[in-house]
Amino acid sequence: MIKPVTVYDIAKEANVSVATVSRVLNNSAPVKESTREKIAGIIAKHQFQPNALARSLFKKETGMIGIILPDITNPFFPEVLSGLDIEARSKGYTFFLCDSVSSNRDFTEQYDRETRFLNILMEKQVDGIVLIGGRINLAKPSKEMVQEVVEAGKRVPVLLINGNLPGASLHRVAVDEKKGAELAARHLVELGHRNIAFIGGFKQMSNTIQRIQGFRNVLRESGIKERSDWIRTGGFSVAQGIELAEELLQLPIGERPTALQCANDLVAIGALKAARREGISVPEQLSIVGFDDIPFAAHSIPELTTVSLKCHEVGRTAAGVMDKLITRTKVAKTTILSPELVVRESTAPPAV
Amino acid sequence: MIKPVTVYDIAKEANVSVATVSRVLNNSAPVKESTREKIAGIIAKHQFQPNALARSLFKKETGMIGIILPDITNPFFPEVLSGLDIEARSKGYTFFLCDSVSSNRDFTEQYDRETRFLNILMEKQVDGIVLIGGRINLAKPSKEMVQEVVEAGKRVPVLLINGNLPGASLHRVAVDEKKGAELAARHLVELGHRNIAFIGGFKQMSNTIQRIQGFRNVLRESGIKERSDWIRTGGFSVAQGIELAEELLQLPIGERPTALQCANDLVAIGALKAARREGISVPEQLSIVGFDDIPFAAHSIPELTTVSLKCHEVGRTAAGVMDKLITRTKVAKTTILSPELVVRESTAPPAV
DNA sequence: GTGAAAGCGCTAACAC
DNA sequence: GTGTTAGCGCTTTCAC
Repeated sequence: MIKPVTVYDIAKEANVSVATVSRVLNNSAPVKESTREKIAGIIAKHQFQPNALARSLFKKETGMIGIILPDITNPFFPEVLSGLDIEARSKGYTFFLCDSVSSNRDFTEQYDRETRFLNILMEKQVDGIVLIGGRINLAKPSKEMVQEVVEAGKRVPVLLINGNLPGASLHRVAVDEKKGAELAARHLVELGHRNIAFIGGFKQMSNTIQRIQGFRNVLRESGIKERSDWIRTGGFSVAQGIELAEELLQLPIGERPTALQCANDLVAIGALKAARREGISVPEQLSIVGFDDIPFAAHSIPELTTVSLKCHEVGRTAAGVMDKLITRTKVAKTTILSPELVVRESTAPPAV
Repeated sequence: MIKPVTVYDIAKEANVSVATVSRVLNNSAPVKESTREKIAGIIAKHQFQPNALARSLFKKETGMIGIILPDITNPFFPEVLSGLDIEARSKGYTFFLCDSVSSNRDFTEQYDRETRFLNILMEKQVDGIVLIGGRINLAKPSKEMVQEVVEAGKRVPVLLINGNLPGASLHRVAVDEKKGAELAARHLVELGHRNIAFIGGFKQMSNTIQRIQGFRNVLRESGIKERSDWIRTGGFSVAQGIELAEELLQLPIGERPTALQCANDLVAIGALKAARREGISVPEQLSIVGFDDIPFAAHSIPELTTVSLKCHEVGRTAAGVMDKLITRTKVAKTTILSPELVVRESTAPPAV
């Protein structure tokens, strides 16, 4: 590795002081054109790159935004990340990515990792931290889990995406999930379904609770009797979707649901697979609605009717809010976006 | 925001010098048990977090690995990222993510962004840079594109994943793509197909060239006549897959391919959709093979036969190599992994 | 076992 | 317009 060049080296070679070098580097004060050119030439010649560590140490800003998410492999996250990135990049920020996923799907381990990441990010002096997924989706996070984030929030701007921490009063950007679930359920009801089940998610998570709440609201207002055994949680993965759907679809034809509302698109894709395995055609014999609208929702066969969480827009919005937080511009504490029903091919009126 | 606590604050409160505080922070020298405890107590009380910027400035290491990739939204990348992350994390590294995607699919813009990211990462003093996708997949990158990376490589360890830069002689971890394509083609030939087309990819990219090369090798050795109009490139997306497949599938039944080898899984999924649109059943009337083995390959209907690029393993391996590079341990310049054919449901003997 | 002091590479007063 | 200098917060010789 080559020995790094510093402002001093440049200054010496140009017969000027480091201050002048710094001035041309940052355009922070007028410099005589001829010396500026000389310095610029030397900088270019050595391909000099100022040490951002030193600069940040002094300026107390790094231009880095830390982001803690639970699993980059879940397509939902890259989608919002991408929105965040595009918007934040235009404002000069770069990203510090922390994936708290645990190899063995152990939540405790995941939350521990979140804590560690929170600390690492603060030590690295990021300008802001955004949290998405993980503990902020817990309906009843422990006191410490909340406290840690609150403490972090005292030192650096913290923004929560699609989640919350009861009693923490942090800035948030979120999509109204209950409303999203209502959209989905209402669509099913309007198609004529009366035997609808909800599958997927984790019942200890607030996102799941809200989605189920929306679902039940619509059933109730439609005068459909509730069946607690038709609300089955267990996970957000395709594998879980297959399993949960199978349980329901193996019931005799008259006694099984004619429509499945899923906690997310992954589960819906699992349901699609389960239906196929059972020889049930979608949407003719079974309607399926997803949630999130990840890209693959449009690519499955049949294409998934789903609720768009506008991942990209959420990301962009979050980046905007974060920037305001960092620059101490006034922003609303909570920004709620509206979900949207996307009707594609996986839903139809029930078979008669 | 709270005023940050420094080692000086801790030192003063403990009536010791900053040196001692630093010693307990890093366990870098023996400290009397009683004073250690006192200091630890004060640190805990203030939730003191040492400023990593200052530390790194001195130590000349940041524990950060920069990663430049072309589009986090393409599921292939999160997959290898995840492998990288898990492995690198266990060694104490964290990630700096740079997504060079351009909103308008403009490659020039993308390469420019790569250049900018390369510089940003060096300024931030990352311990290493890994490049995946983008310019390193170009068959004929410009002199400058190569030179920039070579220059970076003189200042900080650079690792290329699944690509190369002619004449650059950088460390690489890659999967043998030509062999992968041969695996796929051979599978099709062994099933009895003689009318096979290749779709997808960009013909200016080395990964595409290699995949086509492997494909043609097998056709040739199987005595199948080549049809240059049955090799169609144009992109790596689902949309492109649909388009390219449509063109071929609209040919009259005797004159169209009985099997499609795709440049990647996304294109294969597009092909699946095109087939369905044309009322052609897969695999009965048309076999389709993908490439990469992204998670969704196993989730499509029918499940995709594909070539596994072992994304996760590639990531883990890369993390290992990067660590060695950083710690100046000897490592092979090139690590080649073997792809694997994964036979699922989208391939079958041709209809008679 | 502990402290004083130098220095990592940069920026920004403050002088001139 | 330009130079001098004092930090930013940390680690680490080198004394004691």
